[in-house]
Amino acid sequence: MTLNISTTDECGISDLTPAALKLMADFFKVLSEISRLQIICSLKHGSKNVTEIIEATGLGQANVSKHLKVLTQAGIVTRQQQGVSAYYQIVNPVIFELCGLVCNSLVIQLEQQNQPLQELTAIRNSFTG
Amino acid sequence: MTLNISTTDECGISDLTPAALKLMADFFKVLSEISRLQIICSLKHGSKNVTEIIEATGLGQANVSKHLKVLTQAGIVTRQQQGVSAYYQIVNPVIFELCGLVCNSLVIQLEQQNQPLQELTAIRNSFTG
DNA sequence: AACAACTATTACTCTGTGGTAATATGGTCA
DNA sequence: TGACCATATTACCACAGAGTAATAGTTGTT
Repeated sequence: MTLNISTTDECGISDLTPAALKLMADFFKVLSEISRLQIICSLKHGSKNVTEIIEATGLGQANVSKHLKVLTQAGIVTRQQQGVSAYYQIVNPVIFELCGLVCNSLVIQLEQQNQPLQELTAIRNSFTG
Repeated sequence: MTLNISTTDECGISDLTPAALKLMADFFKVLSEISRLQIICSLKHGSKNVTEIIEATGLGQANVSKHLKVLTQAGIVTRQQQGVSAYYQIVNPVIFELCGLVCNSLVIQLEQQNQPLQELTAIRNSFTG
């Protein structure tokens, strides 16, 4: 996928209200927990019900349920009831591009520090293919 | 700027160690605070010293100093001493692409909910031009 | 209806961290 | 050296949120 993003900018920080910045910060906050990233990754290949997510991540049931509520309220996943199960799926795959972008930055950053990065290269590949 | 990011994926969540996920989560955590986003925005057009950042953001001195330490340790900004002042600048402008990407997602999301988004459109413009 | 399976909620503890006042450090100039 | 400015650090409080056990609610089955 190709993204066209310019870096030119006519507006200043003074144009940005605290409310608008809070929306951005809150979004990043949702992605700032390992458990939620695990859940997001587990939904990379399609929807899963809660039990499947629990198995894929190894997290506790109540914990997963709480994180799924956060992800749902953030508009990152949607919930669909099917019989006795609740299936969750990623709303906008752009979330994976985001993670890939971050992984790229981290890989470059660690390369410049001559640090081992096998793990991070693996995670980047898992996001960006 | 053009980014080429594929969404194909051969790896699974099982390939991602907790340590690798923690790197990602920690990076997002740095961006999950309004104050730090304010500081990042204030450095959009070039380097600033601490006093200038304080004026631009309206934050307290000790607070700014603490956030700058976090941003520096995260590799997002660098510090350069000039006389009695310390000048900070963004290391990798890709951070603004990241913010722009998030803003786009949030704008689309709010549009689908028919919510007012003037503020967010403004913030998006400030990141993506 | 009674039971079983799945998911959500509640109540609680504990850790992490943002903001701030006070203080320390370091560079500059008279 | 001493005074002054800019920045960093420390100690503290307050609050948010992650994890968990227990419980409640909901759907399907016999």
